[in-house]
Amino acid sequence: MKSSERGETATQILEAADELFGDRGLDGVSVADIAARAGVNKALVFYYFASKERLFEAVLARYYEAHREALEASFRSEAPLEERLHALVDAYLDFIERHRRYPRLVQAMVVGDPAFHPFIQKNLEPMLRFTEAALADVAPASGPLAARHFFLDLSGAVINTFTYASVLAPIWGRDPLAPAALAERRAHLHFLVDALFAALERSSRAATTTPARPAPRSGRPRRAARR
Amino acid sequence: MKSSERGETATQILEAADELFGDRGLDGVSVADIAARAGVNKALVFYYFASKERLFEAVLARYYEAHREALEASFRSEAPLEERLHALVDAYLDFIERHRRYPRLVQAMVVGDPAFHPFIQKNLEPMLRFTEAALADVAPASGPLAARHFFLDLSGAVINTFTYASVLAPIWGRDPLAPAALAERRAHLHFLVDALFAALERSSRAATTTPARPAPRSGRPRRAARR
DNA sequence: GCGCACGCTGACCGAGCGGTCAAACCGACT
DNA sequence: AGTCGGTTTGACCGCTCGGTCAGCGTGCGC
Repeated sequence: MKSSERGETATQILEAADELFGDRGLDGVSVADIAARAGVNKALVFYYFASKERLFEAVLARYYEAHREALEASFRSEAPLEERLHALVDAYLDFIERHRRYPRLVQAMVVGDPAFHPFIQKNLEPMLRFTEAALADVAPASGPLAARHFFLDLSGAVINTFTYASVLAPIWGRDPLAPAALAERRAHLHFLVDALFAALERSSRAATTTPARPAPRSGRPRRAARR
Repeated sequence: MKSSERGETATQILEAADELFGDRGLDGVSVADIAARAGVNKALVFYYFASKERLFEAVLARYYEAHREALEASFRSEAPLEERLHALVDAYLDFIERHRRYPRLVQAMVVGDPAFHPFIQKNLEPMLRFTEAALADVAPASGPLAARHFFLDLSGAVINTFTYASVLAPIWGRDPLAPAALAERRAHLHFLVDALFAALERSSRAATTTPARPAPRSGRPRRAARR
C-alpha cells in the first residue's frame, strides 16, 4: 500500500466528493473533478466506490448518521417537553451550521433520480419516527395535527434557510448565512416552536374541555378550495 | 410555415419540456428526449429556444408568472387580514395542486447551477415583496419576526409537501398527494397560519403594553447554541 | 412567376462523460 | 529471493450529449 495511512485515500475521495457535490450537485461534478480535487487517480474512485452514485450515497450516509445522532442526543434530557423541543431545534441548526453542504446534498438527491429514493427512505424514516415519538405527548397520532406534519414544517423551515441562502442574499440585501442573520433565523425558529406548541396545547385543551367537538380540526370553516 | 397553428410548435416543445424536466430534472432529460416527446425535430428546439437552459427558464417563467398572479388575486379582498392570509395559503395550495411539477422544477433550479440564480431572483423578489406588504400590519420590518421569515416558513411548508411526496409515500404508508392526504395537509397549514397569527398578535400586544422591553424577541432566554 | 423569409430537416461534430483493464508498484511475510 | 495481495496507474472505450449547419419545402407579397 502506498498511502501513509490506512483508509486515507478513500477518505480523501470522500471529502473531495463532499465538497464538490455539495456545491454543484451530482450532475454538476464529474468523477475526474473529484479525483483531481482529492489528488488521486480517477480509477481509484471506482476502486473504492463502485460507481459515482454509490460515492454520492456514501457522502450522504455520513451526514445522515451524524445528524440523527445529534438530534437524539439533544433530546435525551430530563427537562420539560417544550424545552427539549427547543433544544432539538438548536441541535438541528447547530448541525447544519457546522455542515452547510448537507441540506443542498439532501435537496439535490430528493429532486434527482428516483433511484435514490430507497436510500433516502432508509435514512429519513428513523428521523420521522423519532420526531413522532418526541411529539407523542402533545400531538395526536393522525389528522392535521399529527407529528409528521410538524416534521415537514420544521425540517423545511430549517433546511430552506440554507438551500435558499445564496439565492436570497441579494434580495434580502445581506447574506442569510452571516452569523447575525443566522442568529436571527434561530430566534425566529424558536418563536415558531413556541407558537406551534401554544397552539397545540390550546387545541388539546379545547378538545378535552368540550368533548362534544371530537377532533381538533383547524378551527376555521373550510373555504372554497377550487375556483 | 408547416404547423397548423402559429406558435404551435414552440408550445409543443414547451409542454414536452415541462413534463420531462418536472419529472427528471434538468440533467435527467436530453434535448433529444424533449424533441421526441414533442414529436418534433431536435434542431427545432434550438431554433425556438437558444439553448437547453433557456428552454428550462422558459418553462419556469410561465409558472412563476401564473403563480404570482394567483397569489395576488387571492389577496385582493375586503376581508380581515387573517382571513386573507388563509385565502393566500389556499391559493398557494390550489396552484400547486393544479401544477404539481412546479415545486420540483423550482427546487431543482435552486439546488442546481448557480447560473440560474439571477433568473430565480428576478422571479422570487416580487413574491417576497408581496408577502412583506401583506404582512406589513402584523409583522415588524426587521428582526426574528420579520415577514421574510414567514415567507420562508410557509413556502417551505407548502413546497416540501410536494417535493418530498414520492419519498414520503412508503414511510407514511399512504400517498401524500392523494386527495384525502392533501386535504389533511391543507388543514394543517391553516392551523399553522392560525398559530403564527395568534403568536404574532400576542407578541405585539406584549410589546405595546410593556414598552420597557422594546423589540418583541422570541420571548425565551437564549440557550447554549454551540458545544 | 419569382424570390424571399420563415419553418423545418437530418446528418454531423467535438467534447466530456462514467466506467474498464492490464499492467506496474510495493510492503509484508516466508 | 521470491511471491503474494492490496493499491495505484494511465491509456482506453463506447456512448451520449448539446449544439451546428447547409440545405430543403412552401406559402405569401410583389
